[in-house]
Amino acid sequence: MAKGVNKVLLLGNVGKDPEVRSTPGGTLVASFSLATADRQKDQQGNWQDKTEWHNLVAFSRTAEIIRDYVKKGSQLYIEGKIQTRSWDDKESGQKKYRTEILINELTLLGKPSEGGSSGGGYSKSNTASFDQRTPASEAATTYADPGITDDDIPF
Amino acid sequence: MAKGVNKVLLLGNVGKDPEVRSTPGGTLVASFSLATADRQKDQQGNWQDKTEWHNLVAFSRTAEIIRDYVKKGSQLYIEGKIQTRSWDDKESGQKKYRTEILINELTLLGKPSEGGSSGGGYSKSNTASFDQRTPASEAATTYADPGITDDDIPF
Amino acid sequence: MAKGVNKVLLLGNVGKDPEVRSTPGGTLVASFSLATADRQKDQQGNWQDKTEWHNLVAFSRTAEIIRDYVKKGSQLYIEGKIQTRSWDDKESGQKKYRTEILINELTLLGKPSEGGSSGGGYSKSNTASFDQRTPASEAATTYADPGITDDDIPF
Amino acid sequence: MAKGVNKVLLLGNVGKDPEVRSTPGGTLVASFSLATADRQKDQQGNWQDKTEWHNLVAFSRTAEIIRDYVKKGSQLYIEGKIQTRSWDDKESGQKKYRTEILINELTLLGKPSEGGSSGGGYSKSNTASFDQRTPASEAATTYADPGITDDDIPF
DNA sequence: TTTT
DNA sequence: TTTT
Repeated sequence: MAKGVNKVLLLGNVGKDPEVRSTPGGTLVASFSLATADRQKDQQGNWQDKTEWHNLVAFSRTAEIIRDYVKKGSQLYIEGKIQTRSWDDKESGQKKYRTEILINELTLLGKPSEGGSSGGGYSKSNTASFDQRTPASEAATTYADPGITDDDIPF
Repeated sequence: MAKGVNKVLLLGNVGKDPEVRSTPGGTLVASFSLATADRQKDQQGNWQDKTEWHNLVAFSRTAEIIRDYVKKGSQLYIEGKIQTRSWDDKESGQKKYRTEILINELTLLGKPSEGGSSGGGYSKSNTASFDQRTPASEAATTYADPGITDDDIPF
Repeated sequence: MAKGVNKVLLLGNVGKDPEVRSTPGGTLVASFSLATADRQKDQQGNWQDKTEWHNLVAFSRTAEIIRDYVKKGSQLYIEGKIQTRSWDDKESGQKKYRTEILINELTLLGKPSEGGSSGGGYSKSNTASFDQRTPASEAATTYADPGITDDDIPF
Repeated sequence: MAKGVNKVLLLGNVGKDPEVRSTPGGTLVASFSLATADRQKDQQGNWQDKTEWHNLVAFSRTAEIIRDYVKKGSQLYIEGKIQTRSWDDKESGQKKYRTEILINELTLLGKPSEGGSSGGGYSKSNTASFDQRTPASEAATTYADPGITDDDIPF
């Protein structure tokens, strides 16, 4: 019986091809950023698109599915939980935080079509409005995030 | 019509009395931390309690309800969305990030009983007193978070 | 402040073109059935696809969006609440029940491509595995559901 | 990987003590009704409380928890999925439907205090006694629901 | 920093 | 049928 609830539901597009690696202990880990688009009114009352970037991470079987089926531009629905890791930045001595969504369930909704491919698939224009300026995963580098270790794997 | 989904559901306990203030533009803002408890197996296979802390923020009418009814220890169910704000840290010159849950809906579930009170149950007077001891958003100060300005208010 | 939670999240495909009409009071109403696909193990331990049909209903602005953009085969994500209406069946004198999902939010994910269309869009095969045996909205007829009146509109 | 999404989140109060039984195949089944309270505006624009009743069902380990801890009046948060079972009514020959929420996760939030108890609060003994007065699934009988058989168990 |  |  759960003691609390910590649930996240996201539907959006993948910013870059996922990074997939193994922990020293042999657990597969996939991580990527996901953009969720939102419309909201600005201070002048006009509708504005706003993109929120999320850091996602998955382990084991889910990481395999991501490795095999998810790529830049993929449209995904995911359920997961919020986790914030913290560490001491060696350079500045400051405490750093990184909030991630640990994926529990994943539904693949669409992928952008191959380069010049004609036939079926999803038209490229689906993903055209998808800007790529500063993907959230960039932040990891900036941060000197020590990365995920086996201690971070919650099972 | 929404273009994506960015939804968070949390059920847990409030860590400290909420901080409530107004933006220069006059919008009421409430912020506090919420702990969600989870049971998970550790590497030895034993069940461990794990607490995840979340930074929550609410505006206007929801902020009023929080000011009037929510305090340290309150058990809440909330729905909201994830937002990550970023700014340049003046001291280190580094880019800093703070992930928050913007509350859309709130259900008040219970409050802990008064200090030494015997009978137990939920004392109504708990919600009348509104003390401001150590605001949950203290952490923000620690990393020189410039705080919420009118530009951060998404409506 | 909400007193309880009654929330439904569905992602699936529309069974038939939506029915759109107005109440005597002039409120636009859209209704349609949505199939959600699930994989689960049967008693022999084999993975089986199972389709669950849901009765969906929307009013006013959301009904307009449905009228204009949703059709048979559309892939949708919706959020809503569960409502069960009941009435006395005139023929049998029995009490009848009909459970519906009242849509609050809707995200359009994809539509099947036009008849023989070649170019972009979504390949027809996406929707081929989508069986149509007994769409849930059929049930309304069987039931002698008296239909939605202005009294059923919750606002 | 899920192919669709069918998720329900409810927070409310249990209407009657749960009915707990075993299928012929030996699987434990618990069923009960849950009331979710909602405030909404009526046609005169006044806020009205409205209660929605849901039929809930759980199997195996979750059914055990319900048997041991849930009773009339308990406040619960649950996650589950919508399922509609149908059968032919022997008397009228009509097709009957019953929509239920299959519980995946359950969080126990509170129980009402003992009858004439003074102190208030949640008495531990509340959960020890397990009376079976008027099972919530009585309604099923009324409409000749054949009940759950091993074929209805989705695993 | 909460709660059981 | 619950609860506040």
